Amino acid sequence: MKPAPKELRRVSVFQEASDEDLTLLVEKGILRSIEEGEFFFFQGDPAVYFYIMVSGKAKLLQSNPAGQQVNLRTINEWELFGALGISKPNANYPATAQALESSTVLAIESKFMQTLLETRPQMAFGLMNLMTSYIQEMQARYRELATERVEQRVANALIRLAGQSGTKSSKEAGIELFFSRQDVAEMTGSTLYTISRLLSEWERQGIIEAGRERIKILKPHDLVKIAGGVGKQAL
Amino acid sequence: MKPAPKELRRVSVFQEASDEDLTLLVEKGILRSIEEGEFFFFQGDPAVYFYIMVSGKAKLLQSNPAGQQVNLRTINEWELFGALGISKPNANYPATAQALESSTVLAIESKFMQTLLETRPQMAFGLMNLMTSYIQEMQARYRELATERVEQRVANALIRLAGQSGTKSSKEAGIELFFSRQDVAEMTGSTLYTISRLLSEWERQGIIEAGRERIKILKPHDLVKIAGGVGKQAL
DNA sequence: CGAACAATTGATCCTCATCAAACCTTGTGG
DNA sequence: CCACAAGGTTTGATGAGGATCAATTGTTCG
Repeated sequence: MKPAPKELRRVSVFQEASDEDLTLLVEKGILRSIEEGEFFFFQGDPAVYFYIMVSGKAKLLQSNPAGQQVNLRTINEWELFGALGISKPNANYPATAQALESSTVLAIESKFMQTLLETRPQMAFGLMNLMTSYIQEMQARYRELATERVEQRVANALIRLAGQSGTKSSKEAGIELFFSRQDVAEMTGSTLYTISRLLSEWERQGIIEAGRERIKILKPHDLVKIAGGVGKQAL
Repeated sequence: MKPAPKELRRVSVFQEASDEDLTLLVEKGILRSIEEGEFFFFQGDPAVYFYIMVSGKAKLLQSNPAGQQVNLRTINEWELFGALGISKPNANYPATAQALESSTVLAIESKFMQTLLETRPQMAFGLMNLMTSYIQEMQARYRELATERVEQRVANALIRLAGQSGTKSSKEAGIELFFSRQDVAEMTGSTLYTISRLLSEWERQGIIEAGRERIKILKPHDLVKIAGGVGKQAL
């Protein structure tokens, strides 16, 4: 079922769009449903469409020739992805998008969006804002990877995830994340073994509660301290 | 001396701008000259201006609380930098910009650029293109850092630099780069010691010629092979 | 010529990746 | 409803890739 046009306002880029534009976008869009584990597009495919996540979750990943992959970003509901083709007519997706759970997306032709943008500066600014924040996040993660230890990077990743997609179990303070050790490893440039050891240690310290494909943050503040470099030294 | 308006066409974003717009930009812009080693702006400063490099070179870097820094990007002549504030009114620079040699820039208020962009979709697309390519480069470097060995990352960095700022000594094939071991270390997330050892080894193999703050690539093809992972294994 | 700074090189150590094997958890089919 | 299969997780042992430290040697420039 296609989303109601007004629903698109939940997408940051379309926050201030007119009702007519939103209707146009929904009409032009194609609804696609994808099962868990399936792919929206692969790295290198021509970027004909961009996507709006209507329901579900996905991850953007990039792999090197040897097949090792890194997780660039998680896409939550009402987030936009695959949008790099909007400004460049014949671009290719620089990453692969895979569904983390069964998902529904609205696929819209990049070309169509481009014509819209020509007369909607507000939307263009929204898109630039999105790109800007993405650049900033990538820069920060790049620096982390270059200068910080695994411990700190994982702490940072969890904090970031908690902010983006965390489900607050309102009762007992504690933010629950649904990722496997392997997922976290791909997000932090590490291995599932190291992540496993680290999470076990943190569980022993009562900072988190770990389960199968599940991490519950009990003491966010302690994570912040670890992220800041208060690891081994301060003990 | 302010550049002639038409000169600005050398900046990718302004390639297709009208003469009037270029004149306006130059008039609005402030010329700033900065000595080698000095700073254009620091990470965290309010992003009031964006800059066009008129002559000289600079680097964008980010440092962590401990003071370790990573090199995000080198800015060559007629490149634009500090532009993240254009779409967001009250943004702060996410990185520090330092002159690599005595440089002259044209500083233009982000706010002014924003009003211009509202009625210049072509310019907006140009800016998005720039952001897009930057995102792609950061993603690629991030993956490299996460999955590749120092050897491969350094090879990649040199290839990239050769493409961006290489001076071809037309006579004898050989692309000359002017960076210290420390610079390369900051670009690849390594240390000057490791880079020194690596470059010495490559010089022994005749792939490069190394000097003080100078690297001359003699056999680019061999670098490409190393970048592709043909290092220890294939010998 | 000497000071300042870049580069080299050796020795050492530490963080993590890797490999192997066992252990849980979850879902499925008999 | 139990048993088994599949996939996630844990844990130990080992080793490699680089970081770090220290001392020396080049190089450049005032």
